[in-house]
Amino acid sequence: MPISQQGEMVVKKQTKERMDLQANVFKALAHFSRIFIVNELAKGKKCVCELTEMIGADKSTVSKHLSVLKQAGIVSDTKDGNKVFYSLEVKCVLNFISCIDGMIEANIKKMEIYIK
Amino acid sequence: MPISQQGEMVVKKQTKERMDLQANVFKALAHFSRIFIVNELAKGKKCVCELTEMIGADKSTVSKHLSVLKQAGIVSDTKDGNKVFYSLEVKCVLNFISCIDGMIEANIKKMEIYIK
DNA sequence: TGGCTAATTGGCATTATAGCCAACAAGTTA
DNA sequence: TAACTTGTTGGCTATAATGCCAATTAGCCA
Repeated sequence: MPISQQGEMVVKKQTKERMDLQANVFKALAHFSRIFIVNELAKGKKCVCELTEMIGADKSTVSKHLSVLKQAGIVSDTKDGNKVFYSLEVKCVLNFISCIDGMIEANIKKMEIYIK
Repeated sequence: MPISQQGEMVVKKQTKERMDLQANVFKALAHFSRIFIVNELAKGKKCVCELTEMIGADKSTVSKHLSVLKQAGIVSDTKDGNKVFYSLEVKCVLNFISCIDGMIEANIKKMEIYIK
């Protein structure tokens, strides 16, 4: 995409395509509701109705969030009766969340010191 | 935790605020250029001009990408002469990228089988 | 069958993001 | 000093994401 008139991009096309796919995974997780869903599914599979009640948004909204996560390959779904259950597929998301949570915690402490 | 009449969220305010901060970190990484930058900074600190040449976008664009990463706490910057050097602060990003890259690889292989 | 629950999809308005250029600030060099 | 390099910020347009409602599909049960 970023090919300017002056200087053409030095990044290989293959590299860019792969990083675009990686960016899509980050994008899929870049929302409160979807991080919440990942945390809930880490405890076990849940249907859309359960997640909808917890999040408190319209069920169409939650369904779309789940669709984003599924598209990215982070969750999978199975039908059971008239319910659809979602499961967490990529567990390493949890490791990363706990890592950045540690960073956030450290930054908050740093802020507190700065205020004092 | 009970649900209120107009479908108010059942998630604790504290939980939501923390997950919003986590989402901001994901959002900061949800772009090709910023993932590229993280990969480059993993090799060592680089100035804006170097990254700009590699990416091939306007320097203002790259500067803004770096600003997003800095705001999220993923990189830091130091001035040296009239150059500004950026460094990677949160190394666990690299672990997560390699994890999702494995997932992408697996999905590509799955696709190939599906086509056959 | 009809009525109910569960979930998805389309449409639409609102908001956020991306990237360019222009302007500016700060450091360097002649 | 002026000219140049480096980087940031503001303004602008184009594109993407969000979340609601409405309509639809699918399964369940009386």
